[in-house]
Amino acid sequence: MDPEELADASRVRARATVLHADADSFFAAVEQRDKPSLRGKPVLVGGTGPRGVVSTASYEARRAGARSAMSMSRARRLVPAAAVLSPRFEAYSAYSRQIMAELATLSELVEPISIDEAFVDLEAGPHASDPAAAAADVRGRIRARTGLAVSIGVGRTKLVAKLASDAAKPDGLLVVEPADEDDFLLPLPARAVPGIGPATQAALERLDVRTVADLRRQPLDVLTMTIGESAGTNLYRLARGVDLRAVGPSGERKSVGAERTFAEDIFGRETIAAAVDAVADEALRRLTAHGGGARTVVAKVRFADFTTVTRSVTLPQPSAEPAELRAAAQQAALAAGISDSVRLLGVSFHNLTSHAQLTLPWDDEAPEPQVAPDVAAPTADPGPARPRLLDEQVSRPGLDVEHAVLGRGWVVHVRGREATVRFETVDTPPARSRVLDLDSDPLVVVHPLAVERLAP
DNA sequence: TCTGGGGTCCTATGCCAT
DNA sequence: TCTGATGGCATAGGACCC
Repeated sequence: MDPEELADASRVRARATVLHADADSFFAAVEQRDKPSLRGKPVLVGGTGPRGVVSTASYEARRAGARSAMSMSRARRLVPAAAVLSPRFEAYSAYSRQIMAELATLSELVEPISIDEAFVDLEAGPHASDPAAAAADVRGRIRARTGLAVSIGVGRTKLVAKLASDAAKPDGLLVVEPADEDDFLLPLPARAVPGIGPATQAALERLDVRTVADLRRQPLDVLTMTIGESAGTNLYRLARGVDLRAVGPSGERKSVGAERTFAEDIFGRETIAAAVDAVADEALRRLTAHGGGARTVVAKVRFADFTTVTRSVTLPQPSAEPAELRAAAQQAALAAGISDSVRLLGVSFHNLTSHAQLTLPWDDEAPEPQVAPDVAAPTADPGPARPRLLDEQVSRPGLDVEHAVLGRGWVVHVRGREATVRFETVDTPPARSRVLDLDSDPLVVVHPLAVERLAP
């Protein structure tokens, strides 16, 4: 395909009917919603250990310079007054389901991109003629139902919709009509285009490309030679507003895994082997939850100097046998060379297969499918989950707890047998923190209120 | 002052079969 | 039979996204 063709496949959609919705500083906003004393205050959500990084900073924390992906230690120094919380994914999922449910009222075609983001194709619903009204309406409904601000962008393509919702933040709505597309796109920094990260940005700067307008001036062959065939043709088209990607349901999962960065580097064959088992077990738990098996097992090892190697083991046939997969993980980790100090260990499963595909196709003996050759049966019914008591081990800042008399609240911190807690929830006024002795005032760890309250 | 954890996709390379 | 082109698969690494 020559450059002209590449740039011209465009005019498929004439109207701005692709909507992109994105919740504002989602994790931090949920925390401020559920913890009234944090509203209007700087909040940092992320890893709270010595090597943690910030997942989300509230707007108050951003004003002081905190950013996503920044080390938590640096963010704390920049915003000493910030509340630092461990993520509560259960609660975020519950809110996310509510947001997605509201978006689903706009159209059958909703494509969730992540926990807090989705595309909606308004052409597939009743709102194609007035996207602005539909967007304003759904923003209001999400706000009323969840208390959260969602920014929305609407455009003719996914690219424009996404960039428009970025421009609309925080708590805004921007519709970019086809006629205004170039005025909107051309002045944007190239880095704003999804797919241009730090490495590509640096490569483009060597070509003196800083804005989308600069990008558009680059010939196709220069782009493909600089950043590769695929990324080059992609950017060549995106810079011209050509984006043929349809809104559609997201595909099947391709891999599952788990990884862990240790608070301090670990070393020694036995210690590391035990750690590989622990990480593999977590990955296996997720594989089991996903259902089915895997054929390839990848071990990832990051050493003290941050160099990272991966090694994989591919089995002759897909397997869902925990023992077999765990052994493959050990074998792969060994191949990665686990003698030095190790900072991170990861185990992931690839070449995933559904349960049905697991029964060997060439096994024409066709024996007893009986009950089901089940995956690591999580030992029948665990029964009514027995209450977990709060102690220093299970404690994480932000965790939901309940006291027999004082009711629901969240953990600020626990030291020894002394817990600092705020007894407040979405629908109480802000509460002062109280210090309890866990021996005389035991606290039970509970699910986030949103999970019970907002559950489908 | 360092650099998380869940993923996806792309590319280069080596090997093997046709 | 040797050689080379071609294509597919497995592997490792890297860029990117939220």
